[in-house]
Amino acid sequence: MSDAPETNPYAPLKFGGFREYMENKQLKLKNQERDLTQQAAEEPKIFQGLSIHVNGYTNPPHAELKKAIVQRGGDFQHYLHKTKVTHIVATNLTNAKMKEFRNYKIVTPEWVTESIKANALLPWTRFRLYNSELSQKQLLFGSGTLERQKTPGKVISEDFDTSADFSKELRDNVSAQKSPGQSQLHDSKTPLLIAATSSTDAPDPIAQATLIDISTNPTFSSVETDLSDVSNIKPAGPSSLSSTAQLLSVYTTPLHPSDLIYPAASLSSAVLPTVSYIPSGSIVQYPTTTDKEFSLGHDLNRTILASEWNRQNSTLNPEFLDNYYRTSRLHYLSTWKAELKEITAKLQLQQQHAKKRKETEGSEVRTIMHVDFDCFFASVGIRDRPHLINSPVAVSHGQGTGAGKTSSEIGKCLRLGDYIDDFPPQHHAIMSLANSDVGPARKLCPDLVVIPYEFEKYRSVSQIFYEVLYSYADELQAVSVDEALIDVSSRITEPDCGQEEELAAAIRKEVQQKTKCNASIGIGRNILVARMATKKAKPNGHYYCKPQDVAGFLVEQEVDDLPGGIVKLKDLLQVSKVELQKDFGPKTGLMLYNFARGVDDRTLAVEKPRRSVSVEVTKFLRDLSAEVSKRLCDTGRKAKSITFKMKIRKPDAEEAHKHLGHGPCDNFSKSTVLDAYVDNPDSIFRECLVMFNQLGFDPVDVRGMGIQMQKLNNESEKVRAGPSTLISGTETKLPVSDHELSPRRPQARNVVSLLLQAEKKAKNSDSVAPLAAGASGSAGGRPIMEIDESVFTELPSEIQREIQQQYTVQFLTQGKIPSGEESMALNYRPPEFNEQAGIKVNAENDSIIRDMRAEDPFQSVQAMAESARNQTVSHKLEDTVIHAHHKTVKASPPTPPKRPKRRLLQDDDDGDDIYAVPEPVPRPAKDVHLSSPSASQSDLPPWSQLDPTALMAMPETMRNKMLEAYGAKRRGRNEEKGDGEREREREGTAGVEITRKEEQGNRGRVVNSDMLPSPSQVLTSPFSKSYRLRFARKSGMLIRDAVSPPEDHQVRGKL
DNA sequence: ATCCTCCCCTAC
DNA sequence: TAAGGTAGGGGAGGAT
Repeated sequence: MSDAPETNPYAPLKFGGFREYMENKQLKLKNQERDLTQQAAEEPKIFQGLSIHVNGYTNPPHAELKKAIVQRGGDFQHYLHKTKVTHIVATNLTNAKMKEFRNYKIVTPEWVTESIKANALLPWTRFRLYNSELSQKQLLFGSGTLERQKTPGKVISEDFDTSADFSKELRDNVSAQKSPGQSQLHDSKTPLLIAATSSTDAPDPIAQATLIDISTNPTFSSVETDLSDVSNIKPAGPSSLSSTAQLLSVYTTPLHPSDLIYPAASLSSAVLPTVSYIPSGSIVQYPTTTDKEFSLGHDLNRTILASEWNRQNSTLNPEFLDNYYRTSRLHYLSTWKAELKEITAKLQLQQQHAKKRKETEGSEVRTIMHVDFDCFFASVGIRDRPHLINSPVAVSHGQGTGAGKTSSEIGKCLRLGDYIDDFPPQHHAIMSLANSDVGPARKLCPDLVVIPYEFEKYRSVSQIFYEVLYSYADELQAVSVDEALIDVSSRITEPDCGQEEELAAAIRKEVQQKTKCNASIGIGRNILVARMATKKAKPNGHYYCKPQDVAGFLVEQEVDDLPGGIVKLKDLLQVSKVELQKDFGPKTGLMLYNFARGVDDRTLAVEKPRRSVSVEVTKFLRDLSAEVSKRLCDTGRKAKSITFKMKIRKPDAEEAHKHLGHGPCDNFSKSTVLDAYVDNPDSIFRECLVMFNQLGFDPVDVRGMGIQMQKLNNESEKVRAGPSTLISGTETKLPVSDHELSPRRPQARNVVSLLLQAEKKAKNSDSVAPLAAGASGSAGGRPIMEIDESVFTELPSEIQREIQQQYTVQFLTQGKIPSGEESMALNYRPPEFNEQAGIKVNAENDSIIRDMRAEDPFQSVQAMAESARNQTVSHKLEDTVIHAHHKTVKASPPTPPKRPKRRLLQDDDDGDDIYAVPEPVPRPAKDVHLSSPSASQSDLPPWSQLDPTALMAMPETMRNKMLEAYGAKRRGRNEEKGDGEREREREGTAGVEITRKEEQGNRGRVVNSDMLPSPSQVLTSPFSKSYRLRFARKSGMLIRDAVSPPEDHQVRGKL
């Protein structure tokens, strides 16, 4: 681990020396390997003599396999040296690769992990990846190997090392260490520095030293539970099922392993199932293999699913969400922050005695420190890679050393991680590339070293960091995993005489000693100043901005990013408070006014109880429901407000070929207030499904969905129940726990009915009955699909057949009430449901729509969407309608002068708060047919655009329908022509709504009142971009850019 | 006035 | 293969 290996491959390279670069890279890699080997001299050399190449994404990750292999004598080949390589380790291989590697010994990672466990080289044939189609099936479905898809190999996982079980360790230490006043770190040996490259060291320090009692921390409980999965190092076995998977299994008919959709047969030719998530009660059926002419749906699905990657990353894979989150840095950021806040809240509670803030505090001089690691992720990475100490480092997914990847490929798919912009000045070149692709960054900076995220390490370091801070702080406010605000007023007895700096130095030193990472500290009399000072303190320094310096310091702060010019803060001083408040709103205006003067009387946040729990992924409803539910349960709360959000591809957005990118999107959301607290996924899912349908977008355009739960139930209850509840997080994790709501309800399927009964009795009790009674039929194991015969017969025969395979089809006549779960899931709605109010609405619907259209375009859009959706009721196949919704929405008339009046929508509603579903509105089917969109959005996206995951999120009928439509489009067939009015409308107004929003994404955004900066940002970064934009615009201070009309509505109208 | 709902927007 | 997640503040506008 010396930082000067003999060959000096670490010396910076000149531009263009690609070959040299590659050679050096190889050298570096070999050096790393040597290091690894030395660290593990005692490991049995079971892979001696083998030359192993790891291809593609694996679990455990590439890096860990490498470490394991190298440490055990294996030769690790980063590139596929056709002559050298003896074994290829892979979890998935595309067809092409399968062919290409045909002559190698292709094994799953279990070969490595199991061999390690066995301490002997196991025969590779036992771990053959895809033997033949037959054996593949066995492999996939056979005992034990099914679990291969899960998280085997955790044995050697560094990132998820079992000892990283933060919460458990903490809890174990809780009782022993209650005094928060003292750092308890000393007894831990903090072996972080050197040892960290060995696979199991990192978490140690944390384990030993904690003064934080998290025993009552729900988040931790959940974490613990999650990790416990991971810590189950058995590579296979039911117990390794992820909690998410378990959750899901409740709602997804638990599939028999043999039903699991990992497409059995060969990658290319298997006929793949069309369904991923099956409404409960239904059964997965494979289309008959003999059928040569696939339906369009199958056709498309098959194509999509032919990609191994797609399969892995769709809901087909029960572990999808887990995997996703496991590697999402943003998710970690959120999670950590929540954890830290919870902890802080606890501490704040229990410390009232121990370290009380001076009661006189109000009048006293405060000293606030803002402590922030320098490029945290990178620092941690470098810490354990001392040879990189002088290299530019980017943190990113994928090692950047990717097997066989050219740098351009890397550039396409990898992004620089966080914090690169904190990198030392000599690497400013890359700074500008922060958050851009690695490829370009590499070009600019050939010696750029890309290291992977190491989330567990960050967490460990953060833990220590917080402990140190806490030992100094009167109060602490968690900002993020690598950043915190501390109030150290009580330690400053003589202000402005150097104590502040001394203290900061001491803190930084201790942080550095214990974490081996540098932190910088900004000091000020208030939060604002402290935060601003931090910038100046970096890197690896501290800076106290004394009161007398504040003015001068702030005044010169630059505000960049302003289109057309640079504005300094002093400009802000010229604007009156009244003006600011007029332009920005009372609070924000005042804040800006004060901030510009360095005035900030905020105290460190007393952590308030969490007010919401949400999930947002660029995918799926059902998973999301389960996930929020889980989190809700984990935090021991229920909620009665659900907001459902959708990201919809902008009409003219190009296809995001970044596979999971969502490209330019418009956001839509809708919320529903329930009458009772809810936490079970089923309820959540249903509510969201309703909203999903109400929003009525074309599934093809869906790029993301999110669910947020608000109006959480009582905190105090939870706090009181504290320890026990939280410790037993595992129990509360159980997805179905609305019991208080309706304790008698045993079946998930009845949730809705019971909810209705429980909640609606006062209002619409009559309407409840039919629904409640509508116990879904499932005949012979298959759910009943009630469908209008004419609709059914119009379907392509393939789809008909598929439906028949999956459902017991019952034909309906118009107006007949569909019932049961399938109906619900598909948002069918029995007319009776809203009988009274509904009828009225139905009758008036058209005129209402017209009226609203006149008033408020957006509203009318929604109303139209509603009406379109309601067609479902008459046509029993809501999928048909989805497209129409889409059209309708797109057809929104010119920018609304006001925000959408959602209330009105609800008023139009039957007043049914539970579902907030508008009345069924009979409309002729033709209105809602899939008319091909015009110009900008006309054609359905290329296949690649279809996000298979979003696709899978659809109820299968919807999906099929969509696929059908899609196929139809592809064939160049044309729309069924929409009715003239609608068409006209759409064209006349197309994109207005979108335009409005587009502005936000573009530079014109300033003018939109929606762009009003969220004052929340002021709290932390008062002069961030939108503020600046907005401010500049409003106060006429835009320097270069000519300012458009100051009036919001004017501007908006213009837009 | 003061609340609430529905967004939007931000930081990390 | 990548991993654009989330909690919270507040403006706008309506309800009370």
